Amino acid sequence: MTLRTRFAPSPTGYMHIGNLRTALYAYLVAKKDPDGVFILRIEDTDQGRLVEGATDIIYDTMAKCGLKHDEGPDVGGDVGPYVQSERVKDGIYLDYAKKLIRRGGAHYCFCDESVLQAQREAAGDEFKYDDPCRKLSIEECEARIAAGAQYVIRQSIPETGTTSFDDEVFGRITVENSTLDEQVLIKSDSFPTYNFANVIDDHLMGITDVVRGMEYLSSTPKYNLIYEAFGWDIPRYIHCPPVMKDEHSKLSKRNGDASFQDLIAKGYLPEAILNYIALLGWAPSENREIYTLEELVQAFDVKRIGTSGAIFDPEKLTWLNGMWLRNMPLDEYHQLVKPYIEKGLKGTFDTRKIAAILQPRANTLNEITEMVSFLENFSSYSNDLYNHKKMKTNPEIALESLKAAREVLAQTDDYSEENLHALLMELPQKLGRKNGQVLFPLRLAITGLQSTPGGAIELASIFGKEETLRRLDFSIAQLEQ
RNA sequence: GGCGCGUUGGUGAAGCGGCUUAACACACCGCCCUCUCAAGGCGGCAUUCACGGGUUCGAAUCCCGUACGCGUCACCA
Repeated sequence: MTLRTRFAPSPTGYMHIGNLRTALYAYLVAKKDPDGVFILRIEDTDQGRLVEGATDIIYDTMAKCGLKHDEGPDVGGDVGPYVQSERVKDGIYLDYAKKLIRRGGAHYCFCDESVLQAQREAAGDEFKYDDPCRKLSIEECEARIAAGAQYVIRQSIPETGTTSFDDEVFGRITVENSTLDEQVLIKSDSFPTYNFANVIDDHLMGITDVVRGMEYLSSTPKYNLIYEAFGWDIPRYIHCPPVMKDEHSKLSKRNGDASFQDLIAKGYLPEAILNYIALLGWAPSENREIYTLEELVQAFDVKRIGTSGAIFDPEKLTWLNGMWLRNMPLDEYHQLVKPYIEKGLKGTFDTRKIAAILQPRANTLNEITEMVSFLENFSSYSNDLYNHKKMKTNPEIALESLKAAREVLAQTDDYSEENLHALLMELPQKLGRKNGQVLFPLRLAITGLQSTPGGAIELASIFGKEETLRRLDFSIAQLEQ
C-alpha cells in the first residue's frame, strides 16, 4: 500500500505558522517514501467561515514553500473532488452517515437546541449529553424525517469499555468510552461536521498516515470508533505538539502573531521559514540546523518529533534567515536584493558592489533598504568623530591621512576595489601609520558616519572617483577650519 | 470539573540507566581578527534536568504522587 498523507486546511484567509508546519511534516512523511503521495484537501464545511480568496493563499503558500502536492483541487487526482463542499453536493457524507446508522455507529437526533442547553445547564461541569433519540427505531426516525422533521445525525458511543490507539509521537493513548460524547456528524443543514467529513475523506482518499495538531488527540478515539463501525483500517497517527507564542498561548492570528505572508512581507525567505519551523518540535539526529527542503526529506524522522509545545523565536528565525542569505552565491544574492537596494536609493549605483557589502550584514531583506540609504546622505558632521581610541586616530592624524589619500585617489581613474586596495594600502607604511589610522578616517571622510556597512575601499569603489573626491574635499575643508 | 497530554537554561533542543562534573544552536557577555559596522574564530553562560518520594551499586533517563501548564468536553475546524 502506498503511503499517503494529506494537508487539510480550512480556507479561513490566513496561513499560520503552526498550520504550515503541519503541512511541512505531512509533506515530509509522504516524501520520505519514494512513492509517497501528498494530498491537499480543502475543508470548507463551515459555510459561515468561508473567506474570499483564502484558498488562493493556501495555494500560494504551498507553492512558495515548494510543498508540491500530488493530488488536490487544482491538480486533480483519482479520489476527488478534493474540496469538501463539492463532496457534500455529491451526497457522500450523508450516504455514509446513513450506512453508519445501519451499522449501529450513529443515530438520528431530533432534539431541539434548547433541550441540550437545559441538560447542559442542569449538569454543569459533568455534562455529557444523554440523547433520548438514541432509543428511537430507524423506522420511526425515517417516518419523522419524511414528515419534515429537522434532524442531525449523532455518533453512537458504547457506554462501556475503552478505546485505545498508538500515536507515533505520543505513544499509546487509552480512554474510557463513557467519557466520549456523542458528537454531531451531520448538521441540520445536512453538511457534515469536521469530525465526520475528516474520517470519511481520509478513508476514501486512502490516507495511511494522518498528520495533524495534537488538539485532535482527545477526539481520535471517537474517530477510531467510526473507522471500526465501518470495518475500515485505522491510519497511523502523527500528532504534532503546538507552536507557541509564549508558554501560555499558541501562535495565532488573534494574538496578532505573524502569518507566513507577514513573514514574507517582513523580508524572510520561504526556505528559511520552512527550515526554521521544521526545527520547532523536531530535531535532527545529526548536529546541524541548515536544511533545504530536499535535505529535510532525507533527515526527517517521525520518531524525533517532540511532545511538548515549542515557542516560536523570531530572533532565531532572523539569524537563520541571515545564514540563508549569506550562503547564497553572490550573483544570486545580488538579483534577490537588487529591488530592495534600489528602493532605498534615488541615484544609480553599482548594485552588485553594494550587494557584496550587504551580504554578511543583512539578516532580512527589508532592512536592506534602510541600510543602504546612507550612500546618498552626506552632510556635515562633527570632526570629533575622528577621535577614535581603538583606531588611534584624531583630527590631526586624520587630516594628514586624508591629504595623502586624496593625492592617490586623484591620480587614478581605476576605482575597482583591487586597484584602490593596492594603492591605499601603501599609504600607512609610507606615512608611518597603522592601517586604521589611514583607512578609518578615509571611510569616515567619505560617509560622515561613525559606522557603515563596508569599509573605505569598498565604499570609495561604490562612489566612484568624482563623488569620492567631492566628499573627501568637503571633509578635508571641514577639518582645516 | 471529567478526560487526555506535557514539564531539561531566557529560547530551540540533545540525552533513552553508568561514556554527562547535561551536546549543539539562538540570544547575551568577553577576547581574537579587522579600515568602522557586520561576518568569522575562540571562550563564558543549567553543580543540574518542575517538586516530593520510591526502584537501583548507580536516575535527567524507570515507577508512584503533587504542582503547574496545555488540549478537549460545539450543529468550529
